[in-house]
Amino acid sequence: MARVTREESQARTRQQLLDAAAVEFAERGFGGASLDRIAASAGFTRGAVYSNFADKADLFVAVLDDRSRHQIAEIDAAISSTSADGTEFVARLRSPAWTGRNRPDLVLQWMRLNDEFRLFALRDERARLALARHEQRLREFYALAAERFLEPIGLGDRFDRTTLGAMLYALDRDLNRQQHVDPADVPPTSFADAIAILLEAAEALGRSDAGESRSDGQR
Amino acid sequence: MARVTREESQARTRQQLLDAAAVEFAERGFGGASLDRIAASAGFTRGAVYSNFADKADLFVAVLDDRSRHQIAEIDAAISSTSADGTEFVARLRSPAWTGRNRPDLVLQWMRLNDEFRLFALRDERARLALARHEQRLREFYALAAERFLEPIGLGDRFDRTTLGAMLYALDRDLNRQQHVDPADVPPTSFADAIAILLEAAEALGRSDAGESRSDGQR
DNA sequence: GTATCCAGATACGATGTTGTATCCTGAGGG
DNA sequence: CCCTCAGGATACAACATCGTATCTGGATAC
Repeated sequence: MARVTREESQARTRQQLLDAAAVEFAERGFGGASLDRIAASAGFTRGAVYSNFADKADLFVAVLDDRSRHQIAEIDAAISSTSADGTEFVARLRSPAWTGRNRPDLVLQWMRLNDEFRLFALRDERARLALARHEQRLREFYALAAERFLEPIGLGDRFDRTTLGAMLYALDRDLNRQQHVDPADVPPTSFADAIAILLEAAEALGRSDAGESRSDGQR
Repeated sequence: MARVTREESQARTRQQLLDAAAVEFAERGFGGASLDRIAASAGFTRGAVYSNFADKADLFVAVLDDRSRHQIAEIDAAISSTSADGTEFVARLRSPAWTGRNRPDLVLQWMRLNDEFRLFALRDERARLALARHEQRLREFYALAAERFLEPIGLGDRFDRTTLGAMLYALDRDLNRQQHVDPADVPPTSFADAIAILLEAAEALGRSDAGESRSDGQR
């Protein structure tokens, strides 16, 4: 066994509790989750929980904090590696790796956890603030992605950043959710389909704007 | 006191339980809700609950069934009274009556209830089917609304109905949700703002298509 | 007017849960 | 090599909840 300092040991305990809690909260919801099961599943007793977190709500917020960090990192990587070519981008969005068909269980777990936290945030002020911060960053990421496509066609600053970010975020999340509720009616590619529609319309708008300014200039 | 038949009496009891349950589920979530409180708040005891519903889950599904009916009726009315003029429509979407600023408590309650049910539906198969049916109808309504605007500009059958419906539904729901989580960053008019953007782009696409077909015809 | 029936009340058993208060054991420091 | 300290284990108290099993009083039928 490797030497472990006290600090390391506690950090590991904490992380194991967070991981176990994520699964439990995702499966049973905040109300249905049991600290006993969480602790046991992580290989500890409830004592470890109360020694690392103030109470159930505190643990829950900590779980989401933890996951948020991971998600932000992932999205950041995804966005920055985004091609600025529309067709190629949409094709990528349709791939199993992106739609999550490769790891459906994890996707579902994360979705449940997220929804659970959103609900919690509608009731708990502290959680609301944490979620607000998280969603601000996400909107910013989506807004950046949008600009990457709008810029080349001359629509770089035509629309409100926040609105664009909020729209794309809403579409990404809720279309995927709808797909999980009704796979028969909503295909896994629906977000990609939506983006394809938006890109097509945006390109038309770009041409239209360009045409107008050209004719203005001729006058 | 008016004469009430046994049947009427039971129906009234059932409805009172449903109303009380809606409030309790919205406030505390499925797991946190107590059948005892629900019954008491409706002026009965748990006996009445178990005599009208099989168990907690059954009551929950019944509540959502009940509310879904109301919501469908409302949306139906709203859509059918929709003006086909874009500017006027967006203006209407920005009005307090539509954004819910008139009755914020009810809006919040319904949102919580909805989210709670969505979560439940991710775990309970019966609830999932009920929600799937409900959302199919909603997508259809939104698709109808979309067509009403796309038809006049020659884009009536350019896009997939279901995708359009899913998109508008996603935007409506999630933008409003984001607004509740972060009122400082997301204004109550965000859905209207999003629609305004979409309409503008759609009109450009309509003109672009028309231009193409005209030049094709000239050749 | 009486017998029947059932919606809702009451009583009960069985757990499961949270949070606190106390104990123990092994790592850090000298 | 011993003392201290705290991370985590144990024990405990106090409830709250669900679901079932049984009862009852007023409405319905005859």
